Amino acid sequence: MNSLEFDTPGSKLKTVYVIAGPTAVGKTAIAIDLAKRLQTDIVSADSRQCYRGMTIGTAKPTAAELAAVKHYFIDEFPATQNITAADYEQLSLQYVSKIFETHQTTVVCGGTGLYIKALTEGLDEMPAVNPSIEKEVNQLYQTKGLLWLQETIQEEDPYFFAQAEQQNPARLLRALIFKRSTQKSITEFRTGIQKERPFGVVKIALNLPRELLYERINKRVNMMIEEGLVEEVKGLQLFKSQKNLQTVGYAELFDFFEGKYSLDEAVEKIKQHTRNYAKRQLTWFRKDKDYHWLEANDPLIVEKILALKP
RNA sequence: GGUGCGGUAGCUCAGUCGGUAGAGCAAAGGACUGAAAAUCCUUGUGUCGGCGGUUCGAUCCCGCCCCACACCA
Repeated sequence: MNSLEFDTPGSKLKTVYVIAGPTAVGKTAIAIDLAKRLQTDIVSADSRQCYRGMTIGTAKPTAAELAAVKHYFIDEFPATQNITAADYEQLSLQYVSKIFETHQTTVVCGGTGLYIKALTEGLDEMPAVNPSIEKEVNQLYQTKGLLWLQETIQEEDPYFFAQAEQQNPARLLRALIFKRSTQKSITEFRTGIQKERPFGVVKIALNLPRELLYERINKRVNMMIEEGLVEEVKGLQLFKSQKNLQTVGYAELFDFFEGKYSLDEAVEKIKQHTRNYAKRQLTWFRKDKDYHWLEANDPLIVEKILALKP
């Protein structure tokens, strides 16, 4: 890892303002207002907006917004490239480091809680897995199913299995791929130790009354359809099996193209799945007691954010 | 107007040979360390259409009424 020396030891003059919250709550506009006030740049913390071509469905900042404030981690990678939370830790530290060369503050805006955690607290360092083993194990799971996965991981990494979410294929797959790649249990690397960062952090979580938030989600999905989401997704059909395209707004339209349901049904599913996603985001941010909760429609919100200290 | 079939959870419906009811979906809550817009876990919310009758006891049986659908006129 690169060493980051933004300040003299012991002092943390530099500050990262994190603007988080559920999807469609209004993070983008508030982050831009804040960045303008602070005359600084924005680092996105959104696991999907970094991909080119996924634009309407991920509610990226508009061209005008991107022109008004410099954004990092937007449109930076092709949709075929998988960026992980660990990649994000490295990347975001680089962005922040660069911004701090010329600014005292920076704004991080996004709804991907794990990515924000990666930036502000760090993830445990782990050896990389072997891509061919990864591919092989994923294929075995596809053909042999969950029971095979459970039995295999129980045999090859019983310590992990004992404490694992045994019905959760994503976690079991990761552990098995890790074990076969490194000959070690992933549990050995999970220390959960928070890393020191050479900057202060102010975490803000935006929220709205549930009913209002859901109304905004429904309206925004309608708008995405009007703006041409169907065409955008059609253009990505070749990549539909990729992890990056397992995304609300994309998966449902792929199903529509396959005739699984009508466009109207697909749109309803997108709305519903977006609401479900927003709820999961709220659960994540609620658990982290560092967040200051603010109403997204508070007209004095920027002043209130600036009054907060790391 | 007549006949038939229905009216049970937010929705679709099951069920109780009479002892106040349960599935799926939705919803709510939670978890989360290289897929995180992913993935997984937990939870049943109800004048069983209304009013009467029979009964120790009715969502279930009987009568009337209301509503929906289908067919006949």
